[in-house]
Amino acid sequence: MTQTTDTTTTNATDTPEAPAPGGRHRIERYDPTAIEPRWQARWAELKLYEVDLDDETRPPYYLLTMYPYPSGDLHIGHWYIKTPTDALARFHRMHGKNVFLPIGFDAFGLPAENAAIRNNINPRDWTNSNIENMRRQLRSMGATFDWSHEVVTSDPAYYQWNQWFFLRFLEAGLAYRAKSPVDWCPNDGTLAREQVEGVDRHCWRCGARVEKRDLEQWYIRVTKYADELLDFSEIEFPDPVRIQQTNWIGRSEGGEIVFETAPSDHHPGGKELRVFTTRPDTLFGATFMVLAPEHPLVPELTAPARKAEVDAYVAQAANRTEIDRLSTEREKTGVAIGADAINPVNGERIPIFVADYVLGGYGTGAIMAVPAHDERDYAFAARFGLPIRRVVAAAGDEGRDLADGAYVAHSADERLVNSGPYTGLPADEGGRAIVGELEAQGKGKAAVTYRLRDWLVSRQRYWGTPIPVIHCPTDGIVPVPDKDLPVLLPDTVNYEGSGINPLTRDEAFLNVTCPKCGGPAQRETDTMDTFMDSSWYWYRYLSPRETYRPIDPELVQEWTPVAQYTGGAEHAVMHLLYAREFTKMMRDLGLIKQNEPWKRVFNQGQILGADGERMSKSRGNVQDPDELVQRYGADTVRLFLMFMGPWDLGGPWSPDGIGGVHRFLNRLWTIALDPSGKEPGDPDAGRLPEGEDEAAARQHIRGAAHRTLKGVTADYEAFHFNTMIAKLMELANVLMRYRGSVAAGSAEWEEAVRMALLMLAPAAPHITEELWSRRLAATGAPWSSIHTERWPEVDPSAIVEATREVPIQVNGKLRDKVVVAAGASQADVEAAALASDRIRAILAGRDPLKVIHAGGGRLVNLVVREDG
RNA sequence: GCCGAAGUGGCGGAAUGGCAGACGCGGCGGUCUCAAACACCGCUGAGGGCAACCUCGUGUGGGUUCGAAUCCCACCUUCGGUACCA
Repeated sequence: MTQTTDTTTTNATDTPEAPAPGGRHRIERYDPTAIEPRWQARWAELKLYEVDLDDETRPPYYLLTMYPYPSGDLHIGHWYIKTPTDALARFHRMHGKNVFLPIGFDAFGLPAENAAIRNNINPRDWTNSNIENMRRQLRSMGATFDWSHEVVTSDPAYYQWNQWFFLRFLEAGLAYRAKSPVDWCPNDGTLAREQVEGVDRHCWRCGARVEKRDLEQWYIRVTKYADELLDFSEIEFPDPVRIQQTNWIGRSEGGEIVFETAPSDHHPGGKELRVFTTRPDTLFGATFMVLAPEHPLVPELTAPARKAEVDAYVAQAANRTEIDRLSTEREKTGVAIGADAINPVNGERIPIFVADYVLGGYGTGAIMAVPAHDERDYAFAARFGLPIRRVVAAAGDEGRDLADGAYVAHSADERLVNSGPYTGLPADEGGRAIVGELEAQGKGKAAVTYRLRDWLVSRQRYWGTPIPVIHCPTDGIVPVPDKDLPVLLPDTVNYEGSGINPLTRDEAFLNVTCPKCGGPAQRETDTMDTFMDSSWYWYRYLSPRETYRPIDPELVQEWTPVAQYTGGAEHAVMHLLYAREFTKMMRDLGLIKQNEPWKRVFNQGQILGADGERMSKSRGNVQDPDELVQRYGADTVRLFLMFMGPWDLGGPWSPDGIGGVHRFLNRLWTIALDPSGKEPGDPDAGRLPEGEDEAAARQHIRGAAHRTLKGVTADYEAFHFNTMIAKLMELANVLMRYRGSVAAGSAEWEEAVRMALLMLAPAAPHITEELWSRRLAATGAPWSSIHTERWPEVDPSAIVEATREVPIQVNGKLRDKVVVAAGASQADVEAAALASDRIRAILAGRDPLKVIHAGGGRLVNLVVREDG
């Protein structure tokens, strides 16, 4: 591999110099600014981190970090995200794996456009200059990204394949067009949720009142994969991600039941109203029905006398957010439409309402309301004085009234009451019987509903992948032929000071000839959701420059599913779900064989500004890594970010404590280059700890090194970087204790220093490379990079100890500790405990009722009374 | 609101059923120095006690257990997501 005998870049120092005044050795100081750029240049020159994807001598290991959005708010958070992933890449390389750690940029999206509108610049220029700066900063970390496989999504070489995939989905019936409401500003067009401000819902830019507007938009049929997406057997997710995705998909089993409208003055009746319910067993308790304001039958069924009020309510509901509508805290609202429905099981007439707590997009957009057994229905019934009829009760609970709320509990002994012929049946069985009977009459069936909705991929924006279809007055929607791809995003863009998609005004882009009939036609002006870009980029990393196909199936087969994906917890649902679904669609198109994109996912936390808010330039809470790197060096910054706390936690940024990490590296420097030096500040300097001879000291050092190795290895594997560094600090403290003593410089000492450097190499690559090089040079050995070394192995015999300390509790409270031989039996430990003066005093002559030996001899608890 | 997560010294955190506070910051004291800085050594949860030690203590209130920061129930606060931020 990358071995050379060249030693010109390092100096063989470490020759003892004359003691400085005060008896201190004068060794060259640790100066990261001198070391780091030199090694970075050297690694780049050796192409140490460019992967050979076809290397079959080592097992492949694909390590993927979520590609960054080039926001322009370049901050310490990016380092926080990337540093541990880089350390893992180095760790796995030291275990003999062929590691692929690519990087790229998620370059399309709203912020570029916001900046463009505000500052009247081109989103492409804004994005590209941010990418330039970010590349430089990411390189200054000393990270081992393989830049030769970089992907930038706003490059036509990438986004043309978004278009290609879209056309395949269209052919396969996986993409379709339907109406969908958007937040609409008369001046700025479609608004994202973050662009709608205040309780009065006004536009972020012009302040105009935001309304809802229905637009024809493109969808991907995610719901087709709902059940498969609920199967996590081939993907290792953190539990919270799996749970959130499961809840997001929200599979509900129940029944679809057909009500009919009752005849009335304004309406002949007999119109079918389908409802979905998870509780068909409560059908006899339905005392009214609720339609979503969007329900298509609302206008038709509304009585003329009620029309004005219903229309007003529907208009008002359209401008409410879903979060607001579903809030269980807000008082329920709704209006009667002046028509009734007929309950199919008992022929009862029940009134129909519209209310915004029922959503048009879920189930059938209509519900049967059972106030006795649903809290939302109960709240509505209570507000409007509607009857509440109990139809399910636990044994012995039938008589209890429901004055204080709905009865929704589920217990095994529930039975139906007030339910005609079904009365007395267990609730579950009754529900199935009711659905079965209705199904026989053609008035219902068992049904499954999902909360998950199809993926709306249309964006009324400029800075994204153009959707490759053409609207022809003759032929309707015509896909752009493959040979005409990519549909290029025009480079000239004129926002005219408004957020309305400039593509809609770009005549050159807009006007085309129909590929089918040759007549005049117009391009689609919607662009794609950037989640489309981010749903397959790791496949493209493997062959980023291929011009004739999106992916290289052989490399994809060899390298994916990705071994480890790391990224922010904020992506737990949407990105991680859409990307899984995209892989399944690619599979069904025959492009790949994988069922899941990644084997394992880890979510790291997010670094916030010192104020606890997300870091952004506009908030002025951004910490720039450059100034810290200048002051302390990249290794200190890397280490500090890993040491701050658990990686999955994140939290507000504070540089407090970075000095401690820097001091640790200084101590490591001292230990590695000046083992025999003595600190005048230490009264015990150069002396062994009391009661230890040289042999014991050397054994102590060796034991510490191997115990550290065992813990550090486990910590890397478990992503516990903070405790990994703490353990290395402890080892450095042990070595510092022996510095200047007879044990310093012994074989055990040298082994411990060597191991410490290897263990720290993934996290602090520059200083370890420098010290490694100097030690090689000092022994006259040829240079080779520490980063091509193998990870050391634990010698179990080094860790064995002759005695162990056992804490002794009385009634669960720590009272004493006894030292016993390592192999002592439970009886021996118990005898030692009972022999302790302190324990005897506390027991005061009482015999323990019970003696608990916990954790394989780790602790003893003497119980002298049961109430402890 | 709903879904998910977190809450431990002055601060970041460690310990995920068994010694609460590893490691680090800050603080206090010391060594070195003409002096300062650096570096190094020691102490540092709260209360009580001359001391040995004792009591209390992991957001709040309950519970399970020989034993709870850790498990269960209820609540409070903060953070992430909530389908056009990425």
